[in-house]
Amino acid sequence: MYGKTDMDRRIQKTRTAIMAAFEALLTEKRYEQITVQDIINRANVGRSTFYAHFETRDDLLKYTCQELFEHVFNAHLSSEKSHDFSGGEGTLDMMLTHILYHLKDDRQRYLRIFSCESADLFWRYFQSQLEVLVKRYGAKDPAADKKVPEDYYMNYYCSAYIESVKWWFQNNMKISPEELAAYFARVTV
Amino acid sequence: MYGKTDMDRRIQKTRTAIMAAFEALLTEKRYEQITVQDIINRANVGRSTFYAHFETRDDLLKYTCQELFEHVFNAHLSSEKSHDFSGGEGTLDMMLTHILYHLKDDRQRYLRIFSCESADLFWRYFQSQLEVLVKRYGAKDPAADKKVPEDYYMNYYCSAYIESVKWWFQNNMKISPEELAAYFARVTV
DNA sequence: TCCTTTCCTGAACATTCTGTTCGATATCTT
DNA sequence: AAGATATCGAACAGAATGTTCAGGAAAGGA
Repeated sequence: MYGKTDMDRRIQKTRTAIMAAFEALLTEKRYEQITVQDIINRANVGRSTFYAHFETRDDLLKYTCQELFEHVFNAHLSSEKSHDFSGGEGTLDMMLTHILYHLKDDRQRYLRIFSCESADLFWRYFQSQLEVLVKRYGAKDPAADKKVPEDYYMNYYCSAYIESVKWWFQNNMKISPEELAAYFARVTV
Repeated sequence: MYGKTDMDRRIQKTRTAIMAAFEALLTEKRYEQITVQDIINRANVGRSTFYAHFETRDDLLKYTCQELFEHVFNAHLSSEKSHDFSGGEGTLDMMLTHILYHLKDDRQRYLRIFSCESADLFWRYFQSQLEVLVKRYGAKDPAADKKVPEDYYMNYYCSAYIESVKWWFQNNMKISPEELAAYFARVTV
């Protein structure tokens, strides 16, 4: 018997090639008009090979998103040293800023998907992850202060954050993560 | 010579049939997997007829959105009598609430598109229209108070409104337009 | 190194959808 | 009624999908 099948270098190579080709194509056209043919041409991979790895094109998008999110949302948990924050760790604000730094560092990659016209799958992922984060590290109960339902507030808060990120990307990240975080804090207080 | 070609009853009939079929199909599956074949089957219309009216499927979506928006955003301008507001007319809050009433009245139609997975075209239309409205009737300068850029605030404000509407629809519009407007006002103050 | 397992290849295939064309037919306006 | 116009329906080329299979390549274990 073999060890983990996933460790086979051929599989790694193929998957990497396909995903890289996919990301590259996303910089050129929108998701809907990227065909499997395009992908396998770019990746230099056989047709049947593609379907051996991904069920459909949507499947590929899903995995790509998941992989991106592991980067974004795992970084804030591990004790990253790349960006210093004066405090120790733990407040929601700091984590959100941390995420912004992460996005900025890996700017090229995220831009490709973020600016993809039909990336709602991506944004929905983002929001669900964000809600988990806010639930875990968020302040006690801002919804009660404002006298609105819990889930309304949660949706509002996370949406506002995501829209801020979109705005940031659309403006080519001209301002710093701290500035954006400050904007966000001012309007959501 | 004829009068306006658009007045031909056959044209009206065909366009109506196609659009109705399209909206009906949107209740059953998401936009991406609706084919022209589906549409012309449902509409009982020849293939060439479809392409005589719409360039592509995207074109059809565009027109459908436009038609919906005429309903939403023209209603607030004309002096509607269907819903009374204590005041006269003119404040932004009232108009937004007015829009909510409109959405609720024509609930079925909007639900179909709103809950369509890939309706970003629709939402982008909505947001751009909303921004026009806010620019025209909005308060003096909330952005300055909060010390954030004008366009950041505009994007934030309209996005928050739209996300509220989405939330409302997802919750089957259980609360009244006034309540939703109140929620929105409380979080965006 | 050899051997077995696993993966990739490349071509072929049946389906489906697209967007266009055209003559025949139905329906409109005047 | 007559001429103008829209629809029908069938056919077509082109492209994409998702599947299959045999042969070759490359990985890992012994």
